[in-house]
Amino acid sequence: MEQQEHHSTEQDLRQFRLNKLERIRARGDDPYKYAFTRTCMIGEARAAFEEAEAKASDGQSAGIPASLGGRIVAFRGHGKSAFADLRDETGKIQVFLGLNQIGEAAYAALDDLDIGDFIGVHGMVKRTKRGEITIFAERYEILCKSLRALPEKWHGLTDVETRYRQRYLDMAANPEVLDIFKKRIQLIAAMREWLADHAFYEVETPMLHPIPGGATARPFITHHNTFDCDLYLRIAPELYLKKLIVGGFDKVFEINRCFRNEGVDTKHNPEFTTMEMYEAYQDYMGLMGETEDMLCSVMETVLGAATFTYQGMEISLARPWRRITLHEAIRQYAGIDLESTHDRDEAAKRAKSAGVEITPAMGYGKIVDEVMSAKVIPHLIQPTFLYDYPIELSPLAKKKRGNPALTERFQPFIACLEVGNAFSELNDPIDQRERFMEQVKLREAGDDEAQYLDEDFVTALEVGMPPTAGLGIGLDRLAMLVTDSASIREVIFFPQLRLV
RNA sequence: GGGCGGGUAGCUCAGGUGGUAGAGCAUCGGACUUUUAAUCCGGUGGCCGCGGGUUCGAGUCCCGCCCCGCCUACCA
Repeated sequence: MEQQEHHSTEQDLRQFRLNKLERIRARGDDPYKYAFTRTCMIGEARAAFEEAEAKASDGQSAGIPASLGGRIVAFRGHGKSAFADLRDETGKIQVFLGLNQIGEAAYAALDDLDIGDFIGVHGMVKRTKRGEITIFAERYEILCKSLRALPEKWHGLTDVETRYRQRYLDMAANPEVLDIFKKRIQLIAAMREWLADHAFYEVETPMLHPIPGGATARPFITHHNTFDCDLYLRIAPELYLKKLIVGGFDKVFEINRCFRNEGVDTKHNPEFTTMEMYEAYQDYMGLMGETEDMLCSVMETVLGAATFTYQGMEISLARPWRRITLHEAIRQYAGIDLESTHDRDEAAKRAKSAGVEITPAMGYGKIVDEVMSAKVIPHLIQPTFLYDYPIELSPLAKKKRGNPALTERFQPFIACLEVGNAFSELNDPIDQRERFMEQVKLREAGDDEAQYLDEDFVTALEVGMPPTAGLGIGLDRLAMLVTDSASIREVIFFPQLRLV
């Protein structure tokens, strides 16, 4: 028995386009060209025409010649003439295709074009009677035949699953998505520029770590065949960057991916991008000022303003940003004091009195962290530096001078989003070893996010690291802020989704 | 992991109390030389997420599973 043929518009549509493809080839044309010389981009052609128009004394312009390439995103046929909308990375322009202008053969060949195809057009850029800037084609050529339908012209593509799984469709159907990613690119470029201006060297350190260090997080595990050993995708570049300071670099930074084998939600993707910078002879207070300077600089570059709206919140980057110690913020927003006690049970009692859920497994540091998350962070709408964190939360930070219960650490918050983490780097190898041993105890007690002892890092500190301040910035979150994106998936080209 | 919502044509979405599966856009055929969500006429197109069950009959009701989103818990 023959299998019943499964009909669908998708298959029919593809077959129609394959037929057109064959017709193009049959008349000796190549539906997949090798190159096309454009005189300019579409956005530039529009701008150039408007400039020429403004200069023309009578308000009329003869038009300017151009060769433009792009994807056909709309087509309106009128019998013996037709209009197409052509789009490239910089914008969209209308194309007028008249039978008398391009000739009978070329006009007939329009039948083999579809929305989604790429074409190149030679002609004059002018305005139509209706005022639309249009390139009046003298000739055109097909550059790439599309075999699949683009999503609908009016509603675009809204199904978020398809948008993320097939981002190319999302971008092709929803040009504003390109703008979001352009902003992300601009943001990172601006940050590189700020760092270069401040004499930081950009470096690259390993992604494959024998010991996952520099943060508290569960790692991805992989295997090296030749060495027959397990390796971990890095959870942070921190320890390697500090080894570079030990070696003799004074100012370094790295912008690249980190990987954490943890939950996925609107603020977390398993792989994410950070900027980490280290500056010798600097401490956390000095770095706080630099952080403010850098974040204002790069965000204002992208935003073109010192204020912006994030998810309905009006945010002002006006300096100076608010600075408040973590313990003071807890007193202010939770109405309890966790600084005057270090007893775990007393701290738990006070946290519960403030309405924070506490489990028996939580130690003092974790309790402070919980209260901060539940009671403090939701109030940090305007840019704020929280600083002076309990030593239990910060195994790589120097003790605060004059108060060994605290560390010299700060975190910038904007619109209730934690965008970074910084401290005076712990450079006392004896202290660092003790802190690692504390982490090892936590790990042995069942905390699988506790940090590992990294002997080579301690050895490096014994060789000697000058006083150093370090900062990490979550670039995806910064991109969310400047693009007003509610989900981290909107600012990552290909966010992680379950395999299907 | 838990709670809520969702999955119907290529896309965007409708489908009261179970009774032959719908629209717009796209697509195909026809008309049209200044349209721009072009217009007009005609047509094609469906494993209704997957698998069970109840029923004479299930897109609809019940159970299980898969995927997505939001909220929630933990890491940035």
